[in-house]
Amino acid sequence: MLGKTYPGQDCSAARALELVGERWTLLLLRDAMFRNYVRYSQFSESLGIATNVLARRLDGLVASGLMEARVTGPRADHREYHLTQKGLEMKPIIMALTAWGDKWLGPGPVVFRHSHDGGLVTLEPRCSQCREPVDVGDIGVQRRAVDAR
Amino acid sequence: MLGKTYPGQDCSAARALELVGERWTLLLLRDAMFRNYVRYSQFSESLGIATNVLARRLDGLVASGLMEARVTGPRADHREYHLTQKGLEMKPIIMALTAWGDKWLGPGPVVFRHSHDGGLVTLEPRCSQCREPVDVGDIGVQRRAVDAR
DNA sequence: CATATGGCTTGCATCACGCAAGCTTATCTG
DNA sequence: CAGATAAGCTTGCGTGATGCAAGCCATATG
Repeated sequence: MLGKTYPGQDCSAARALELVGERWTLLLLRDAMFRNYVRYSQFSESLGIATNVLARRLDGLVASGLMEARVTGPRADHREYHLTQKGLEMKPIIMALTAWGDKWLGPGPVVFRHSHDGGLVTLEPRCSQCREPVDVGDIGVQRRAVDAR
Repeated sequence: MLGKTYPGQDCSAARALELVGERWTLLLLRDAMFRNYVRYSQFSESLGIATNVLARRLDGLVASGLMEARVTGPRADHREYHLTQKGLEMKPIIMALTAWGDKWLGPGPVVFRHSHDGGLVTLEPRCSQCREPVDVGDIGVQRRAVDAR
């Protein structure tokens, strides 16, 4: 969203936050991803967000390609907001927030399930070298290797 | 952080966002987690955040138990801000944001490495039933089973 | 024709943020 | 030991984002 940028930050997380870091935005994505909400009124009721802010957020999500607006009826302003693949892949971010909240603030109302077999889905940091789960204390960063661009 | 709450949201992600959802907060955690920053001046230079806001954010992080303030010298206001375990475990959230940004906005400057063997660390949604990685499209939510509380 | 519904826009008050300035207690320099 | 420098703030002020209430428009409904 323009206006809430992080100038001078060469960082993927910061760039992602420029799109979804504003108040309400991640909760809109949560509702779209896990409750399959698509309409303005659904988001409005769910969040109790001011209507002008809601309109701006939805426009922003469409503008940044996380959602797609589909006109469904005779009125151009009665749209359905559907997640794009780009938006859908924000799921792990919501899941990580949820997992942290469940652990440190108390269990929330929902768990994540695999739609194929109903198994619990968790988000694990895993090493591609040793193929083992990695403790958060053992994760560091390194400059990305320079390759042919 | 008080003031930026999401009243009426019974949701772990929303509760987590009440603590870290304000502007700058997640970038402060990023610097603390991956650059090992501990001092006011380090965060200030890194982010170019307004000083009054920085002071409020650090106080907030201490108040919510994500950081711990240690007095190191003769002056009580020269503190080091160290992540607690509670704060450290926010790592997957930053990692998920980074992974998304790397994929959808272009590769950023860093990759995550396992400190034991230098292997690449990724964050995978994985099913505890079939033990396989799960596609984001196949993850749903279900109300948590009620058990003895 | 009156009312209801969905999806807004507008106006206004309030609050958070950005910026510049200044303050305070060390420590460093000549 | 005077003056400069540095770290870590606080204060004041202007601007922009947000919250709230009201109103509007087109369609659907009775």
